[in-house]
Amino acid sequence: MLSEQEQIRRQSLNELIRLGVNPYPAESFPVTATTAEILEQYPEQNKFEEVSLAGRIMSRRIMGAASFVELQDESGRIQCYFKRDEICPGEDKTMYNTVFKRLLDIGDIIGIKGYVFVTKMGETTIHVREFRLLSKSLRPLPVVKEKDDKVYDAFTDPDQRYRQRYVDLIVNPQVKDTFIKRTRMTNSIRNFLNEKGYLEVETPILQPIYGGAAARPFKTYHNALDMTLYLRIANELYLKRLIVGGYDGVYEFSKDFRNEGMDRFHNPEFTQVELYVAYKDYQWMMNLVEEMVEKVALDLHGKTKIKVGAHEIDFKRPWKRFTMFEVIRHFTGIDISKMDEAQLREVAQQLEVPVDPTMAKGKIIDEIFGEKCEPQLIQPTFITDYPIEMSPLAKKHRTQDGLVERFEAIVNGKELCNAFSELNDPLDQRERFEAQLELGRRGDEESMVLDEDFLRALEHGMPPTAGLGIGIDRLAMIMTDSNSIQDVLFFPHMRPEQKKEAPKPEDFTALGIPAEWVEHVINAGFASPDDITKEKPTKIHQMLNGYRKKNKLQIPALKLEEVQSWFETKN
RNA sequence: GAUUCAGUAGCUCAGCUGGUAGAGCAACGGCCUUUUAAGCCGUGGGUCCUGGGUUCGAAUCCCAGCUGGAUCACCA
Repeated sequence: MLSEQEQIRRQSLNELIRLGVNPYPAESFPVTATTAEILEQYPEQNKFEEVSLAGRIMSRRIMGAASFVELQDESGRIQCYFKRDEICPGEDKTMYNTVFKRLLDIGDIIGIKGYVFVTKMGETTIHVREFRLLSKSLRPLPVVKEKDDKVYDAFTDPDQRYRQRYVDLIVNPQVKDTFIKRTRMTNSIRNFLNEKGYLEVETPILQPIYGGAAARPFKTYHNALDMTLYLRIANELYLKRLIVGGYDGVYEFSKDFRNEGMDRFHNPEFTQVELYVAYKDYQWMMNLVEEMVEKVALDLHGKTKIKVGAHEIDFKRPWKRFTMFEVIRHFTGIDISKMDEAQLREVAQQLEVPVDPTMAKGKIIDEIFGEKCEPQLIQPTFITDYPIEMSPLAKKHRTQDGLVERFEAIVNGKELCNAFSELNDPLDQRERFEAQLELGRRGDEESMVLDEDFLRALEHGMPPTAGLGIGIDRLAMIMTDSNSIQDVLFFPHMRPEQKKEAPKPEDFTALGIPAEWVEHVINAGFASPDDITKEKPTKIHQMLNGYRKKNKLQIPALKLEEVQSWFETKN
């Protein structure tokens, strides 16, 4: 059932057609200026004496024979002035009185031609000489009003904003801005990496063995090959194969998929940039990260200090650097650098950090860090030299036993990137995989699987390489001061809407529809008996037999009399 | 997955200890030729998320479910 306003708009649509106005014309409409250009450049340059632009009607103030309309295009909004005798110079005032005043609505997309002037109240406005309907809108838009920077009746319901992002983008200009910033951010990173001479590549999303990170995957199935495939949780092992192949710098903006919980920092699919550079180490990579993120801040904001929530974060180089042991000592006063697993368990207990028996030494350290240190690191900080157990793809530390050459950058209490001097010793790598398999046997569902082909690649020899993964969504949240990952993803994952209740087969059999047909009637798109009886019997007869033929159903075709009997059962 | 809060007109929200559902904007009909959260007069619009229960009577109380938010757990 359509709402009253939707019904009225459909009536208006029919009325327009009756008046010879095509509500969805095919021809292109010439656009010679954007609202932003006009607002910026008028009246300094005397050049908007003949403009043609298009956009969506966002508000209307009708005053009899004259009206003001706010028109919104991609760049912003501008006020337009419609005057009856100008729109309709002759006797026939239909175009203004009927088409414009009665049949157009907020949300309709129109094209206008006219000239720019300034009203008595000082607002730059387009004096419209003619207009053309370009697309009729059949649904009412939320009407958001604004005065003195105060917003009234803002469209805020998160459920609707995320499910109907198009509406969100239409009525909430800041949202559009956020996503423009996100794209500028990825452009900035891409330019930076391209200027360094690294090659942007694409690697498989469907992987027979998921690897490169510790996470649970999404599983899917390939029919032709009759095999299980996984959506990638990372692309690390593929990019390293390319380093083996002889590219010295490769990167990929990678949509990765992890089958885990969702919250304001996690979406099942998310974006990372991974970068691998041959003949470099993690110290070198730290410098690159600083340089790159500082540049991103400058490109987006023109400065390195950025407001994020209640904090001001400064990305100016150099960032603070701590080793994992240093930072734990700094925040807890405890030096864990010489401790074994049992001692670490004791420390965890003492610090009230929850640990469980499946956790090995590295995981316990990670828990202590995550609980006691990470949330306190607001300004960009590098944490280096992680325990070997939790970094099966990183190279052993050049001087410290039991550690690897790895760093993470922490910003605003969250991990922003993860990087290491990559492990290129194939024998060591095999042992690390085997240690992971052992963790898996202990019950760790996120332990890594052994990838023989990756080991084969390493056995051919991979140059010493520095590798990096940066969470693009996280960086976008920081750079746009967004509180939730949903605010930097156009279409965050949501549970499906279920407006209609599932069709009940009994309802159809009650109508007299043969049992063997009911399933197909439902599949053909009829959700309730009413969906059938509101049509003509002849049409239903044709549709269902057409469906039978198309799907080669092994059941007898319907006779028209049979279909007609359903309608009589109804009455 | 757990806890908790919310779901009422197209949108934003009121609706107290149970007693026939309200406002602003939007819509519809008038008036209004430089208004701007335009204004003035009038009108219509509801599965009160869904399903049960208690009750003479439920938007309101109870139970279950659905969807979303926040927090927690897993994780980036």
